[in-house]
Amino acid sequence: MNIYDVSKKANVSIATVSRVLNGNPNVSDKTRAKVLAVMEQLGYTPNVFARGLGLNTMRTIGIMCSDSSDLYLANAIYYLERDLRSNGYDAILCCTGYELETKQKYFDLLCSKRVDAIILAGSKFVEMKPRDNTYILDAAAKIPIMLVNGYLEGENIYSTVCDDQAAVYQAASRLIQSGHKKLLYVYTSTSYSGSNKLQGFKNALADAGLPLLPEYIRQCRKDITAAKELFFSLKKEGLEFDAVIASDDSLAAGAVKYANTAGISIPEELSIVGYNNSILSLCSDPELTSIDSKVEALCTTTVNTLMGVFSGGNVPSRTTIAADLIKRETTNF
Amino acid sequence: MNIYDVSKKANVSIATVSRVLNGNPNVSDKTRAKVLAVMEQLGYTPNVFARGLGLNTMRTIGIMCSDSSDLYLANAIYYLERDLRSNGYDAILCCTGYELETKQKYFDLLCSKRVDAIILAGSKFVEMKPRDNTYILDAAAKIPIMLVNGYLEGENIYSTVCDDQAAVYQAASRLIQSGHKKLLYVYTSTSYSGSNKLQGFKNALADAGLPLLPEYIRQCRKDITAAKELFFSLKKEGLEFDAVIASDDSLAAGAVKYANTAGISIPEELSIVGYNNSILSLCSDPELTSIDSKVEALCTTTVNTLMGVFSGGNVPSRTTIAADLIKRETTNF
DNA sequence: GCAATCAATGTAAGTGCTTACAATTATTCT
DNA sequence: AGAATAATTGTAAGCACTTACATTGATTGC
Repeated sequence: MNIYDVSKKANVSIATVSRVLNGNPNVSDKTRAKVLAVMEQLGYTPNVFARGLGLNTMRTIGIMCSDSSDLYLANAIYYLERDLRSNGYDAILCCTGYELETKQKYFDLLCSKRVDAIILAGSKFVEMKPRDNTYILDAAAKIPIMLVNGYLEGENIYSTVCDDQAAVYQAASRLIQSGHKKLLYVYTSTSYSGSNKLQGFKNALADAGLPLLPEYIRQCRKDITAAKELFFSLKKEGLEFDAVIASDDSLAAGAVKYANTAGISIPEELSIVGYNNSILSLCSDPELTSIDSKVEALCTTTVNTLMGVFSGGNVPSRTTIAADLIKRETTNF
Repeated sequence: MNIYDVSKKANVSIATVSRVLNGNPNVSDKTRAKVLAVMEQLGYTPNVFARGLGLNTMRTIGIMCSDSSDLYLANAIYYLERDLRSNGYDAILCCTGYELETKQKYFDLLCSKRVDAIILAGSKFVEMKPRDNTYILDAAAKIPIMLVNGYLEGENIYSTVCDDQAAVYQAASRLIQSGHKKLLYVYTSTSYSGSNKLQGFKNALADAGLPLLPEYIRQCRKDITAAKELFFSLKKEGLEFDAVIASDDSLAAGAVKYANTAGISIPEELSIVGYNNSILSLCSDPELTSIDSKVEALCTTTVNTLMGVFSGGNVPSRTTIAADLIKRETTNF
């Protein structure tokens, strides 16, 4: 069953069938209707390979993420796929893990699959050393590269980022305004968004005239139990803190567990602000005040931008979206 | 840059180049090395479209799930993609939502994309009414259909399921053995695995000679807060229960929150068993005893089975994997 | 009424690969 | 050495589509 069968049955040439297939306007309404009817009758589906060969596109976008089971990324994937599909594109998923080498390998793989663009979901793709990003720049020479919550400068590279810095600044400022003096900042990684968040924290302290003490900035892996233990050990080493801002809800959830088992009341004795407004913020008890990083808006904007790129429009290479501070039970502002 | 460029530069025919590309053994080591060297030198990548046209396969598998941001499915997607990729296959993701019509539409779409198989992740794809599954059976006439944690009988349809019934049976029996008399079962949906879980619960009660009271079997949507409220309202209507078995961790997490705020001690006064061993079981305080439904094993088996189907092996149409009962703080057995 | 224009359709040459079959070269056997 | 056989390699015909260009037929202007 191919285009010849249709053309024969409809008494037209294959070119006409192809035109109908591609919505070419140079077909009379009568023949178009006839061809469509035959296609329907025969249950004809065009062969995507032959089509791809001719058009050199498969209407498929590669989505790369480090780990689709991460709460944040799982959401991003959902929204990206949804919005791509509503624009008539498929999504090939590629979970790369965290090794630079693997990322590069999968990048090549997606390129060789002739995807029409690659979306990098999450801030884990832009490396510190510029030369480690050359593989992205190289790919951008062929197809558009879209960063969701990451930023890289370059031709044919487009970023949509959340204003993490402003969000953390706001959260920290509010905590300071409501009387907190010893803010502890815990973070998981130093990616693009990670360093922005930290900068927001530092700026808030500076603007409020509070000292910036290195022991109040701590790293911890993204793990509730590990975070809980970290807080206990900080307590043990005598560090006093009346508020915690975490770069991820899992760390904030650890803080809640720490306070609950240590008999510290939330938010009276300890205020906690999480990040990402994930399911963990609702599972924690009390529920976490958390910064919503607007995944859906980020993804929708990314896809819209990409469609703009495809249609040759003049498109901003960077879009910033404001985060939302979701007030729940772990703060009293 | 195509196969002709390579053949010219290597002084061989395109057929030989193609043979090298496809690992055909009928090429002398010398020419193989020469061709590979030229490919490397030219940075040649075969065109997947042309390849697909000839081979009629793209080495791509469609993964369908209702919602990739669901904790369980996010994990499944991760493992499926990983294992497919390690077998040289790409994964096209398709989040269908819960409408039957949408599922059918996306099914057709994936088929028309000429994927080599479709994996249905999660038990939401097999409908109650057999005629609503005909679209799956139709697709199975063309390509293998793999069900992860769902079961449907049919030619070219393969299922990998978790023994949910045995798992719930075991959990309920242990609770009964350790002195519980009033077990409450809460569930979210009546899918294939949903009804198996419930059956396990019923069997455990029956085998222990406990009465099966309908008010002890309740439905609730997959939402921590909704679950918490459900327990409060049950309490209010006077229902007494000393143990809760939930078909999902989110419901169990709701039970924990209920008990914490109602001042009911866990597990002394109330034991709780969750399902899926998700991040919620670690976020809850106390941590949830939960049934691990072995997503990774399920996914790996599914992919292995699929590879078996591709290689024409004789493959079981149904594989069952045992669940694990992970003991944590919400039970004392 | 006839040339000029335009719309609709058809022809045929790609697109880059696979593979059956033919041709060539190398190896073995007598 | 020469025939028979085996191992390589090449030729050419698909695969199912797109599209530039050619052709046909209809419409318009004068």
